[in-house]
Amino acid sequence: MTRRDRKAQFNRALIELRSLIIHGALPAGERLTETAMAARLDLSRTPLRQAMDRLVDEGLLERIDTGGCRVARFQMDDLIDAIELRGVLEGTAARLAAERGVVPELGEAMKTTLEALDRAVDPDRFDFRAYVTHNEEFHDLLARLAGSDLVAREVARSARLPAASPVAFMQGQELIPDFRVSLGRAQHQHRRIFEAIMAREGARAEALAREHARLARTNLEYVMTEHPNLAERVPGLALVAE
Amino acid sequence: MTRRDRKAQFNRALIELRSLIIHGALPAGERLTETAMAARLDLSRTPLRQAMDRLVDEGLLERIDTGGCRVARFQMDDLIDAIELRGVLEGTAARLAAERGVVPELGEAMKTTLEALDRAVDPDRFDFRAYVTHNEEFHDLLARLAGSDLVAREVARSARLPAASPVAFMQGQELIPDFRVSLGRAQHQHRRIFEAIMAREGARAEALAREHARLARTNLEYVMTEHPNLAERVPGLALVAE
DNA sequence: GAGAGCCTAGCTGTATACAAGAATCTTTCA
DNA sequence: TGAAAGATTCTTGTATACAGCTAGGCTCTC
Repeated sequence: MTRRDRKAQFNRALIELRSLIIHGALPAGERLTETAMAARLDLSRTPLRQAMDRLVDEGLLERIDTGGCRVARFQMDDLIDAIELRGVLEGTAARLAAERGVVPELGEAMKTTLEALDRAVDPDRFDFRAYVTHNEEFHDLLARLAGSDLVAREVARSARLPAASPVAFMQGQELIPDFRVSLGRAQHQHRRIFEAIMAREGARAEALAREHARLARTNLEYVMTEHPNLAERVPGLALVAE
Repeated sequence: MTRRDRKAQFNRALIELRSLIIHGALPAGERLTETAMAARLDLSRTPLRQAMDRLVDEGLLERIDTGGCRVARFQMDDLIDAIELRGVLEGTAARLAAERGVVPELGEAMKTTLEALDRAVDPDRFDFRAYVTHNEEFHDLLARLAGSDLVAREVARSARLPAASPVAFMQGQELIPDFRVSLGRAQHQHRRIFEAIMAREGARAEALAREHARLARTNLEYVMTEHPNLAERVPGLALVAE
């Protein structure tokens, strides 16, 4: 709380509206009128409108030609593409970090994070909450490792689509078989990615990071074929048509 | 003019403000106040504010902690990163088109465009304006060739930073030595990229598209080292520090 | 009963009013 | 003379008013 709550209404609108969409409270394809939604969230049209603009940019809302918005309707293909793009961009961040060298303090932070993840996936003291926290840390650090603000920003952007984010399937853990084993494999990949970066092996780092993102696709496809009725437990999957 | 001019004020604000920034009429680092700029462009704060939000998203403006915006200050590195990202994303579009197959009508359109580009770079009837038009067409089609709206959108987005766009250095043609020869080489690359895609050679298509984007970097580095004082003739380069 | 046209209600885009915070300048006190 | 505090002005964030366009329904006519 270092700063005052500037744009308090805007932030509230953004968070609440995004949450409504992601959790499926607003049916995909439904038209949203600014006045009605402003009344529902108890704020004026001005900040709500800004929030809607932002959500259009995030891809959760679509503009209607005649004016106004509706909730975006996703196909499986869209999520697969979103995950693919995240893999590509994280791969680029990894490759550039390898080619250009790692910002020292971020490299140290990465070591610490990886050790924390090692502890979290240790079968003797498995700690799911710690894994979630440090996994997010890993992906955040990876995006910034090459020291390029632009790259970091675009990687973060690619993870904004909820189901494409590296943390998307953490909530649906009970749906994934051998979940603990799968986290262990993911952590093994984290280690290899960092190893490749520090060894200046750009191509390897890029390929590994892409493959790592593929985990999300595997989980997505598993949930949608095996537990389609439970899919709405994973944030963002409620939007997927069929 | 199929549709009415909805959001006329917003569009005007966006275009005029972007133009002011790109052409260096607003010094990098200068703070922009909404009221002053609204008065200058002769519209109200509401659409201007939306336009500023958009330009922040495009990276041309930066938010100030205390509220308000200032013109972004670019380093060479930022432009190099932006070009790198465009290459990566166009490469992904090319790879996915190769892997998944090409949407037939877009493939046909691409053939037509490539033939038009062949004619444009033919030394006997060299046509610069035609080249610019069809080059833009090529990049637009490439982004959409895999049939994924998401991929197309993100590729387009990566070209929004003016100096990173595939058309950035067309305006500065007189600065680039052997400009015609260089366009011929670019067209050769266009042909090879499409060839790889149609042959389903994903890795080759990706690598070629990345290398193609590198042309922009070469031009950028050439102009900045050889003609730094003329750099402002290329849209967007006026913003680069030093 | 169906279709077309008109009217009304509502929504969006834009302008503007208003309040609270930030910055700057001035004034006062040590 | 310098520093601190207060006041004034400017700026942003938010609310709201207004006008033009859209859409949907209702009525009238064939």
